[in-house]
Amino acid sequence: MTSMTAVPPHVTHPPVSAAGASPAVPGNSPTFSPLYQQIKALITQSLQSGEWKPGELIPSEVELAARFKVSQGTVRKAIDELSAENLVVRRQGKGTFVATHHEARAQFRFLRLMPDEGEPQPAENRVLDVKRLRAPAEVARLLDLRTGDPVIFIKRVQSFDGIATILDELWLPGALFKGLTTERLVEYKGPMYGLFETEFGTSMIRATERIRAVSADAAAAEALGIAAGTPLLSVERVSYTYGDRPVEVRRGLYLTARHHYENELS
Amino acid sequence: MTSMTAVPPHVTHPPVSAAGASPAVPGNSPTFSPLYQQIKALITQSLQSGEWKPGELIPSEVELAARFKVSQGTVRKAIDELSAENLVVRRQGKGTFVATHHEARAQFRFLRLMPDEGEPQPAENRVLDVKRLRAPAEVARLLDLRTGDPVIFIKRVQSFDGIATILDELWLPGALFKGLTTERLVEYKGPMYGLFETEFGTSMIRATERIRAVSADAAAAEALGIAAGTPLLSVERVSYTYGDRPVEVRRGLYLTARHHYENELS
DNA sequence: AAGTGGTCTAGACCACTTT
DNA sequence: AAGTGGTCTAGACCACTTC
Repeated sequence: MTSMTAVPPHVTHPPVSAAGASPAVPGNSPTFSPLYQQIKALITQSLQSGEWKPGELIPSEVELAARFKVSQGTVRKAIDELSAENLVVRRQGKGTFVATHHEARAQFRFLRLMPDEGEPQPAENRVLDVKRLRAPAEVARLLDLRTGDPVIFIKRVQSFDGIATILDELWLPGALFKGLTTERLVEYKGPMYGLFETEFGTSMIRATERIRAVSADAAAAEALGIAAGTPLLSVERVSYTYGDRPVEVRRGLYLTARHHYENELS
Repeated sequence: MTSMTAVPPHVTHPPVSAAGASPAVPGNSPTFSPLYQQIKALITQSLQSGEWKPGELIPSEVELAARFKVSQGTVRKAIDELSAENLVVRRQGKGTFVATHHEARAQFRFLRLMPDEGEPQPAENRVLDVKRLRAPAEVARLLDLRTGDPVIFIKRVQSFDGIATILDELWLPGALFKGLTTERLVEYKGPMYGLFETEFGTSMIRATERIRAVSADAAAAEALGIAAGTPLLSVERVSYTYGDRPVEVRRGLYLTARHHYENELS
């Protein structure tokens, strides 16, 4: 985002001032970015500001082209990238929609634990604990907060086919999830990220995970109903919303007796 | 790939027979595929056949457009997808190159184990065993062979900073890796996939991994110099070459005391 | 200066969905 | 029939690399 604001730097047909406000020398132009990237940033801003909410239809390519005074092809390329990053979903003949976690399709985007046999089953959740506390140093660092800032802590067990399989501990920035209560969490059906999205206006866009093998300690063994010492997958996740702002730290312990973590490399 | 062979189904300006050989009804046209997908398939064939080898420059977009009698934009879209799938690498001003495993850039594409502290280090390899044997049922199934078909078995340990960290077992189809000897494997510097690529003409394109937590048995403990029962990451990989043909089964045991498996979700 | 990929435009038609 | 995204074309200029 450099030159462009109202009048974008048109190039060919309309022989407007072209490169416009940039400081003459093209080779040295600092932080030049192509038009479609600027359009992409503008659309992302509208997503972030809530102008178009998850699940809603965004304006058509023709409309956006008119609004930004660029060609449809340029808008198209911007939306192509947003679609590749799963921020929006295109549907031929219908339009482009803001991505949402309220879909069967989106359920397994962030949960890579698959059953060794048979189809993925919906998880049964049991919330063990919800409390407010002050961020430990490590959590604060990951969430870009200060040590001691208020955070919400959640502990829960997820079961598949009645077998306790995942023990999760979550930390959320207190400022973003003010009204979050145990009741709300327990009564809510569907994926937790759906609740975060509709109740708190926070959309999880991407995440990074660090995976290790660990031994179940006494507490984990009890929560999952297994022997202490059983090998477990430790999955540390940091989730990000628009603008790469971290908004969730999660540590999961996965029992991989009947399940495995599945990953595609390419 | 349906209608098109010599004369592609041009659409606009040259008012040739358009949809051509397809069976009249457009809505029902069986397995229609867009032009750029057909071009992409043709380019992939040339990659697979070895017309352009890993690391080499492929013809320019203009040349390919002329060869296939389509516009440059159509070739561009085909190459865009091949680039997104890491089959080729574009370099502005230079051209488009066939992807190769002989690059620093490509080293960590298939190895997601990262040090907890500091920068990724190159691995030191120690080959423990190389032998020819008959494919066990499970390996045969994964490699799309028959049980008992000849396979090559490799066992090795990888160390980082002098610390044994990965115990690998590999199975390769014997038919594809005929001349593979212990000596060749030991003396070869650089990534194994580089050797497979240049010596045996087999390029690894993508892979799937299944990850579990396990306890080190006596053999693994000895090979890695750790206590039996230590939790290890079990990583089962199946690698594929062009046309989604499986060409490697690998089972790695990762020590995650000072390293972690890193994954991006989006 | 010439060649390559990268961006941008304008306009056409196709496939799909809804009215 | 009208609107949406999807494909295809043709031509222009830009940024980068090499000669």
